[in-house]
Amino acid sequence: MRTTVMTWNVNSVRARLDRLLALLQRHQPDVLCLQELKVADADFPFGPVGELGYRAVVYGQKTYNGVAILSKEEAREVEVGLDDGVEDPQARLISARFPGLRVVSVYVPNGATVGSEKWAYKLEWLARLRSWLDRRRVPGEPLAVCGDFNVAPEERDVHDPRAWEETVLFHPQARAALADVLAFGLVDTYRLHHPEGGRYSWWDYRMLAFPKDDGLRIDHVFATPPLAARCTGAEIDRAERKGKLPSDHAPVIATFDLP
DNA sequence: ATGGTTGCTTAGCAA
Repeated sequence: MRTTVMTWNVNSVRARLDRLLALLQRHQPDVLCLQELKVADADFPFGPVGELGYRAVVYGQKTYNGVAILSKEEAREVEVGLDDGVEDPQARLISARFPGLRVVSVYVPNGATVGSEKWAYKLEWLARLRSWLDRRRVPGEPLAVCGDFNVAPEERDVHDPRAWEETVLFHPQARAALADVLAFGLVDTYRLHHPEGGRYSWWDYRMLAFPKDDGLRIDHVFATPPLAARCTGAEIDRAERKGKLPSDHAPVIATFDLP
């Protein structure tokens, strides 16, 4: 059974509603993970999304953060947050089970500037995500961990590695923290099908970054080995970044042939 | 070049 899993940082689901609905109609993904909703649960556009045949489970937050999973099939066994006893009001993780696989939508903290309090929170959050995986999941199950990780894995995923490694998106410590998450047993599905570099999922709104293609690949669909073995393709919908008032992120799609 | 743009909320923060 062909199953498509997509992830997109919408940068406000209300500001991007028309684009979200067009995206669902264009790709008709089985599962769509969203990040940066910037709305409380009650303000999520359940109605318009429902008219297109999609259900949604939402872990919202007013103004900042907020994650969701949209799907054609009903989401089961929904979990939200890292549930590790840490006092943390930021809505950054939601997980649900679907036929054939479990899906996680994550919004990893940006980290602002290297050395800041937000930077420390980013590195801690990635360590807490690894701990959550160790406690709640096993690498032998079909699992997709999708979202805006705010980290590019390798030099080929960055337009100008020497410049960007000074920043929170490609700093060696951020890359090491991401590598530790992947060491749980996760495969980069996009890389499986795209050994070439120069493919990005995020470009800053400023400095003409998109026209100059000064971007980074920081949005990912990671899969455990049994699921990655069934990944038949992966793409970035770069066209979604074009036109009037786009998100600063492009959607990433992975296709699986499930038993 | 500490710039530039967008969104939420209305002056300033976050990305």
